[in-house]
Amino acid sequence: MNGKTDVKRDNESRILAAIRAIPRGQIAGYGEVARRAGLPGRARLVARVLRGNTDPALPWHRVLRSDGRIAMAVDSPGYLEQTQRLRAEGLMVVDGRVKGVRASPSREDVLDEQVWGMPD
DNA sequence: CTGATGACAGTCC
DNA sequence: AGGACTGCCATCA
Repeated sequence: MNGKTDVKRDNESRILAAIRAIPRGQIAGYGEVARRAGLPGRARLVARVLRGNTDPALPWHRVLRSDGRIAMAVDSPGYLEQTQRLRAEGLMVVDGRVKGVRASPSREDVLDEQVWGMPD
């Protein structure tokens, strides 16, 4: 029977779980979430799940791009909402970019600390 | 089946 | 700092 469907649902579950595991006031990159979900390199899967997500309790706003910028289009409705939600959690958001997160791939140390606090 | 798309990421220049 | 290119893979036309 369809083992594929089960796998897909399982992947989604893990991704959702990883997102829910992001502490309030903290953020994570798509790749980071994917890795935490046991799906390294599947950042796009995370994006796919978020796009199809219906759970209002899901802290989707804590998921940003690897460069610390909001993933959605600037003219998109979700862009503004994500900005406001992040600010509501005490984060500084300037021009669609969260202050305190690496803006360039030259220093990856910051993100790890900002996100989960510490590796496994 | 092929090709394009996408709430992405990493590397190279 | 920013653009071009590649990798990944589910979904759609």
